[in-house]
Amino acid sequence: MKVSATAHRPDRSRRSAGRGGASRSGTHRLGTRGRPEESRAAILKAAVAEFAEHGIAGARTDAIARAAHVNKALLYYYFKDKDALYEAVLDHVFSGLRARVMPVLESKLPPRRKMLEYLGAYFDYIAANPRFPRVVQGEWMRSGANGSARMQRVARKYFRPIFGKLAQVLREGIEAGEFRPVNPMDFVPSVVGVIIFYFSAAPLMKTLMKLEPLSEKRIRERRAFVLDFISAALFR
Amino acid sequence: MKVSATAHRPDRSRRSAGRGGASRSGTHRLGTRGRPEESRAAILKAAVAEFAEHGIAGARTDAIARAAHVNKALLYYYFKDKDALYEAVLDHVFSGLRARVMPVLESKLPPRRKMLEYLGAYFDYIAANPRFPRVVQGEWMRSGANGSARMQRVARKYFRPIFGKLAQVLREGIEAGEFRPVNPMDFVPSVVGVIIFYFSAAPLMKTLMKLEPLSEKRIRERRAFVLDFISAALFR
DNA sequence: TTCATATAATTAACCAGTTAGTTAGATTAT
DNA sequence: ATAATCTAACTAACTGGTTAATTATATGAA
Repeated sequence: MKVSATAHRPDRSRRSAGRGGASRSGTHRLGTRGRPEESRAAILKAAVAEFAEHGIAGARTDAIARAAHVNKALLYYYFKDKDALYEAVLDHVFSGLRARVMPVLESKLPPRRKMLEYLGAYFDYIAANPRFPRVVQGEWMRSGANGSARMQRVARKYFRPIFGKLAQVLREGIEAGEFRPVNPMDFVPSVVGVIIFYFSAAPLMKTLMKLEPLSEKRIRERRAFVLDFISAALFR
Repeated sequence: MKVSATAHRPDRSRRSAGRGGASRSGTHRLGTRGRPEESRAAILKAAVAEFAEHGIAGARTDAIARAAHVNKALLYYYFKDKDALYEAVLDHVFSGLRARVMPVLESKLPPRRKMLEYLGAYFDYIAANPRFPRVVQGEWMRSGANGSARMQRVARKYFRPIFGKLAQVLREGIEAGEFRPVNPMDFVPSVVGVIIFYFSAAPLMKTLMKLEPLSEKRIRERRAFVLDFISAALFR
């Protein structure tokens, strides 16, 4: 065993990184059949759905391949193993969040405005991708061994910078007397909880209430509530 | 095959349910070796830990048996299958919560006091059992097929009554002008999110901050924050 | 008191189905 | 041709669940 050649190629994203004189013409993709980037994207998308629905252990690689209309071996061509695929999903989810949220936090808005913009941006990102919380929820709690390592990487890469900026906004707002004094270590996870939890619990709520919790109208109401709720809790 | 007798006995808890004229004397347990109730309890406890750590699909029945110092077959003697064991865990968790929280909601306290008592009781229950959120989180999102059925039962049995009482408190408080007007469908899940999320995220926070998020001191601070945060958001 | 019997509690060993991951080859654009 | 892209079929390992036997306890008839 362990003789194999098909070693996984980690860096799939580069397109025409002219390595060694081979490619010269302006054509931008070599030796390709079908649409490889699309295959990869389809796999990732299917993985998001599958991981969201069943969690990491419950997710079936066969199901992902089937949903992506792709042979299972292709998963292992693009991703080292199931774990790496899950990490790719995490990166996808959180890089999207960061892209949406960091510009706001780095803007020159006054604290109060900035906080509201942040909350809105965060909410909108999740509302546009209601599956994302479910992909993550199942994993950021496990402290044991490997799970921890995986999430720690994500945490350091995405959470830390966001948390840092957010703590700074809080400091400024408190100093300016606009915010009530709060510990970021308490405030930040509370906000995340308020925003995320509603979407995690939506399937369940649907069975209890008569209202569809993810209808457009409801989501608008929910957005207004969240902003108001946190405003009332934070602003003086 | 299928000749066997050892069919799973669902109702383990009854002790001296004198069935048919056979037993008459007051003796309460027959043909018993070891401490069966203890075995069952050990299994349940181990299951809580295992399900919390790995989720339902990731949990290993072998690991549960090992942790409970019990042969694996004994799991299936006390519980029909892995799924039934998980349901038993859910019942354990939520019946504990209900026991802790319903008396408060059924008391005669004025709305404001009652809400604060409720929040405190809820928080304390979770703080005393920080694993519980993790046991549940992984499951109440999956709407697909079986997962839904399982959680719907729990939802109807435990959530609905609590939600109902809570909605009533809100109505009264709002009517009395003590509370700001909020939709229970928004307020309730927000509160749950704020309380629960901190504990779910604790393992991760531990790796980011230097502070131990579950230290006694920190938990006291957190409790105060949660009550204050929600008070500020709800009370006029 | 004692011994046969029923029954509850427990276990070692096993099995069948599932699943992550592999392999050897096919297909296609250049 | 050749490297990139893709696939059907396979396998090694794992895991939920079963089985048949075993041990301990209580019961009650002799």
